[in-house]
Amino acid sequence: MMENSPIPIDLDHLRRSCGSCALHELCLPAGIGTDDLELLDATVHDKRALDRGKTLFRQGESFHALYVVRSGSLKSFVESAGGDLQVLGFHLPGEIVGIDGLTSDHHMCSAEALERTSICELPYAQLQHVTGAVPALHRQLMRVVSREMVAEHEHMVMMGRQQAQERLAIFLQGLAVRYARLSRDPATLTLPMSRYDIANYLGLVMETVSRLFSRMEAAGILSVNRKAVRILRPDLLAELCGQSGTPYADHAD
Amino acid sequence: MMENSPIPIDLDHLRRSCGSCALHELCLPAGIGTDDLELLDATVHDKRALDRGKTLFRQGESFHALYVVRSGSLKSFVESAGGDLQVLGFHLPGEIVGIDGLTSDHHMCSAEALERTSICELPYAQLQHVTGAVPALHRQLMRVVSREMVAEHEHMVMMGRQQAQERLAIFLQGLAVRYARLSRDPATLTLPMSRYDIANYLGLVMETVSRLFSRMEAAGILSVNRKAVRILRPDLLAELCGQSGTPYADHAD
DNA sequence: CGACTGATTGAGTTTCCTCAAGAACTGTGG
DNA sequence: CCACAGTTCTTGAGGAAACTCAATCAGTCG
Repeated sequence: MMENSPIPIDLDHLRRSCGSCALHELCLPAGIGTDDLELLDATVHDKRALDRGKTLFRQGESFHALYVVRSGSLKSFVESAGGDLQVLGFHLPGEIVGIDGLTSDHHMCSAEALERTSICELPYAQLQHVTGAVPALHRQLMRVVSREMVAEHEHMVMMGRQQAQERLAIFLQGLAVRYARLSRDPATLTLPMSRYDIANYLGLVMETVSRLFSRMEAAGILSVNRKAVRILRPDLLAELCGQSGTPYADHAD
Repeated sequence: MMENSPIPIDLDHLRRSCGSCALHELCLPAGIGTDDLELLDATVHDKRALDRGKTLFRQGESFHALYVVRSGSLKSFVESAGGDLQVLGFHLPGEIVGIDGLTSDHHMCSAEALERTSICELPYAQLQHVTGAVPALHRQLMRVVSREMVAEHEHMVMMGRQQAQERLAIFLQGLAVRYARLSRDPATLTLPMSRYDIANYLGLVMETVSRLFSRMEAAGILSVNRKAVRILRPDLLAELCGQSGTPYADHAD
């Protein structure tokens, strides 16, 4: 797969560098000058690929790095003493995970690959060093952290809905929006997570989610085939969201 | 209230300074040297008191500062187009709010005082200036942000519980833990928020919360009198949490 | 003192959960 | 390539928990 070119290291570096990454504008490099970008590049370790089901970090482990999804997807979750778990989020390319570990130097949740996933690792000690030297990077890091916090707020808004159908509709619509950000077709969703994960994320049981998919398919809103979901009627889906799907739509300037 | 002393400004400053604040160890000053503390002090604007029901900032407003609760309490919430809202959190002294505004330079939620509340305002432009000069402050800011994120994860774990009683138990226990951090009696809770706010926060309706309070009082676990709640049997309360109340109890080293 | 807001309690209904069986897809090995 | 086991998902029937509607009670504030 990886042929030996005359200057293999440079090519390798170039291909993986933050500057050439497709996620450039979503990730930490956004708004950073080329000189400073090299500093950032030096701190990014490439973690290669995680196979489906493999954990990136586990709850309780000591914290030493932040991670950015490069391709594929992750789920993050907490396990309680009783053994039951709560899915906290699904993470698509360009999204950061591991921030929760900063406050106590231990990861407070686990992160697991939902499919074959590649990751950029940002050792925190080094990252701190660079943010100290590059104020723009500090600001961008805070922006990205803030974005994750807003995503969690959206999760709560969804969990707060009484009607199960609203929750699923908001979930699907949110996913479509994130697909669009990644320049994917927002109407053609490939759900990398199981029905169990979706249900847990939404605060429901698997059977309810399954029934809702069937109901929404019968209503002509979706076409559902296991992990392949097509949004046929975005207008009707938006209606099901009960005006709560886009709580942050209005940015009054 | 504020008598004229020979050097009024110094006294005033001393009383309000981060160094003398009781929340010192919970807040941004933690682990900062005295010299750097003066730099931080200079950026902190005192917002004085907000009366009950007054908003600190409103969803959609442009972002320009972070805020720390000094005394009293806040609730943060999002309003959807339909008019219904979701309570995202209750904020006690030492806790930071406003981080969600960083990602788009607009506040993505609103914050309102639940009682007479005093606030420290940290204009973000100035704060950034200081964090650039004081690496320890940058690290501490990230820690505090991370702590807020962990708090949101706890909220989700609670919302994910099916049983309404578990949710309320986890809520009360979490509040007790935060009271303890503030050196208050963790068994004597004074709930500054309404039953409606509690219910909304838990993803329930007011009547259910009210019934649960009554049921837990009948079971001898609590004594409830409006906003005054005493935890009579912490052991039974912990039992109701269903082993999910303290998901982060184990920090395996 | 009376209107008002906030909280409690009751009765009835709906939604979603539980339990259970069956169908469809995945992957492995012959 | 097919058979088979294992997993994941779907669908059904029944019941329980929480919601809705409604009335009452208690504090609060003018």
